[in-house]
Amino acid sequence: MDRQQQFANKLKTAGERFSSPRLAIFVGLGRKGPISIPQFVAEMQKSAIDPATTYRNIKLFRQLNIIRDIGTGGKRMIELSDDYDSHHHHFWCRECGAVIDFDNPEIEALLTRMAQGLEVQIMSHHLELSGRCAKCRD
Amino acid sequence: MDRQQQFANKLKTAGERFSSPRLAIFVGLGRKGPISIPQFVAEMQKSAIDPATTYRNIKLFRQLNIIRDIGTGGKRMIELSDDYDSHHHHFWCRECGAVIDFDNPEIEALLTRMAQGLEVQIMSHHLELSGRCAKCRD
DNA sequence: ATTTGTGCAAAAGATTTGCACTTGC
DNA sequence: GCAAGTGCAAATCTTTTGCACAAAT
Repeated sequence: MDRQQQFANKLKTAGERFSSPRLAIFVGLGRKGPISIPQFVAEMQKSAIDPATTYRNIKLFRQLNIIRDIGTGGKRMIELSDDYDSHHHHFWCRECGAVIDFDNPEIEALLTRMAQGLEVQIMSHHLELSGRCAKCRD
Repeated sequence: MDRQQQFANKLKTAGERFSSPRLAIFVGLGRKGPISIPQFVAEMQKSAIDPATTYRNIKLFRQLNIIRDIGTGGKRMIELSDDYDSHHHHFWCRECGAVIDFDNPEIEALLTRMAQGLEVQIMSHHLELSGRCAKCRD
């Protein structure tokens, strides 16, 4: 099932309406990777989507788990959740601010194993590394 | 070396001054665990510390790696960094919002091992889990 | 037809800045 | 004494809200 279809279904299932601003916001998120909220709001405004609408839908999408928040380096960012993008983690460079996506099967395996037999039920995980990227390392 | 001494040294080494608002902010952070910035600003204001001062020092402390930001559940929060508090990760309950600290030696071992031989230099890591806590799980 | 979503404008909240004064070194 | 930090007030930026209209089911 393609992403947009999946998105449309999610809204329907949740009893929410499908609208063209909502689609535009969803598509915009897919294009942008991690982006700060104000930046994204400005971006959407270029496509004639009102800030109020963007804010309202960011909140809705968060509830529906369509997006997730990441906190890379003191900056709050949003991106599509694992349901709409491949699962990954983030490395962030303290010098230049670059953000690098990564994934590692060993980590996934360990976390899956760890999740067994816990009192809490784990629904998602996100690992954030920081340091210096290859370039800034010297 | 006790925490406050370590804090004082850090400021000195960085060529920054030690002042009583700075100490109060540092101590306040230690008392509060993860807290949102506006909440913390309000908290400090009760101790007669101006919002501008609190904001300026949050920024400074972030640069000096005295605090770190965590993004628990779409809420930006701050807490003392590992240098001033024991290293730990976070689980956050999507239902009730509770935040639980945890640590796991296997994860640490894996990450340490993984950090060897990467092109990037890893300076810190933070794992954030979310799901449902024991109570909300039913 | 009814209910929900959107845009606009205004309000509220969070954060930053300029400047005179105080404090740390 | 000099440079850096603080408080206050104002400015700016971000986010939320009320309401009339438009769009979705």
